[in-house]
Amino acid sequence: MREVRVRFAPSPTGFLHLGGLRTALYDYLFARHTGGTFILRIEDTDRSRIVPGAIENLIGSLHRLGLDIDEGPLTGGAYGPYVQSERLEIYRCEVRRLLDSGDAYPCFCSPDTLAQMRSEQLSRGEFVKYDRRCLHLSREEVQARLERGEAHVIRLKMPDQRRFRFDDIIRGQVEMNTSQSDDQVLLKSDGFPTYHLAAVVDDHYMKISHVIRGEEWLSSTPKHLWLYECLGWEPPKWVHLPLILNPDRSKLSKRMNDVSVESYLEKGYLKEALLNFVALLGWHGADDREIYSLEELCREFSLERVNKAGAVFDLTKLDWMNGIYLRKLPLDEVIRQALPWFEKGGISLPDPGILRTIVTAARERCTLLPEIAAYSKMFLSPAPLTAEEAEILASPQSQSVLHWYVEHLPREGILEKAELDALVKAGMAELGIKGKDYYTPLRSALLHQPHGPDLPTIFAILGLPRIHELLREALRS
RNA sequence: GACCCCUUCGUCUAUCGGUUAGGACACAAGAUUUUCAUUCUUGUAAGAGGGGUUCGAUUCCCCUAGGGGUCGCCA
Repeated sequence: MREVRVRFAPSPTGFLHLGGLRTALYDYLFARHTGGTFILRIEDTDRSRIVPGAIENLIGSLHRLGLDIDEGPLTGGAYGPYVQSERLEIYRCEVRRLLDSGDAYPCFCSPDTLAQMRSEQLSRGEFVKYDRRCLHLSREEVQARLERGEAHVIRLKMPDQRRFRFDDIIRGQVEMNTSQSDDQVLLKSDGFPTYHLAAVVDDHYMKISHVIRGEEWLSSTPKHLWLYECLGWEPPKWVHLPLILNPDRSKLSKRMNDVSVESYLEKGYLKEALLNFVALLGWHGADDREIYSLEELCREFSLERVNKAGAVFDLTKLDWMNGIYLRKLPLDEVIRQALPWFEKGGISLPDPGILRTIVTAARERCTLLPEIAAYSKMFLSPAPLTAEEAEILASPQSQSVLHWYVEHLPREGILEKAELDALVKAGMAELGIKGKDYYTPLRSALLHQPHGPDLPTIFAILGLPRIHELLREALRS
């Protein structure tokens, strides 16, 4: 097999979305698994849809997720440029060849003419395709109109009645006949190529070995195959990925889902979880494992194990997986990724040791990064007591527990866990109160809420002076 | 409408002719726990339908049905 070279080829029309991420990830994994090259190519041939800053954004997202690009617009490489709008000469040159061989022809039909033709075909219940009226123009007329500078496009002349057969690594052998194939526009009237021309030309010159793309491209593969044939090139291996679906099984769309990768990161999903989850949307290893690091995915990924059927994007499982990673990742890494949410929440950070203790407790109970910051709040700036909480604290039983602690708890210093345990037990025995009745008042006084971590953790976080402060407050109220 | 792709628990999936059809999420029940959570155990739940091929089909073939994709001077 020739050297593996794969490209992720988004158009700069917005943010990286989940479908794009999955394609990019499979490209990346396949390249890394085989020791091949991962290329980024920007397909900006539709000037009307270009979004300023989208290229930088796309690259930024891939970088944030750790999908390192081997060749691309910013990275460079031996087969550049990697932005299609900078390759116009190359496309025009190939179009010249197609024109010369008679495999392509100029078409002077205006968009209005075409629209009218389509609606007529539609109303007659016919198959909608270009009727080739410009193919039959005389050579002299074509020449004259060209010289007059008349607006035109270049169309690929598809063969009538021809069966295309190709192997797809995921789907096996696929057969299509071209009797329905339209004479695809290759070069638009503004001189820019369409996707079909640009992709084929670039894939050839960039020596792409495997075209990995979404299933929506499957039905235009015969056009691409024909183009390879006309140009005298050897086509790459085809890999059409199953679609990612909305809950109603239609193609994933922003109408029904949040599809932007950036927005998941902003919601506080960990990149590790996002990557792991997206990898499993259509691929599964040979065993029952579900949790994979990027390195492990690189090691185990194979295109042969990619599924054929589309996969519904299930947020519930992503949430579960994010929780797993919150607990699994090194503590410092979780803290690093959680830090921005402390800032956003206006929560001032305690000293690093305390922060570690807080996050250790928080990660057990949270799903998303911002929840960690929210959870920390009860230690750092507790909410005011609710009426309900106040009522619990006001009961004689609660008051006696709090009193006992004010009297028996050292004012400062650090309590060893064993000392604290002994103290807690002593209080329980002396007061004759245990279980919920004993712990709840303490938690309410110290955290202003009934739920939270165990007492030793709370004590370690708050420290004795602060605890005394809170206890006295609770006694007063 | 035409062409093409797809079809195992609600969801993501394993199975490459012989399994009590396995795992994960979710859900339910229970255990652990001072609370919340974590963790653990258990349970509910699937081969679209019909024909073949075969000693034997979830697995191979055909048909039907359902779902999806594509049919732009968008990618």
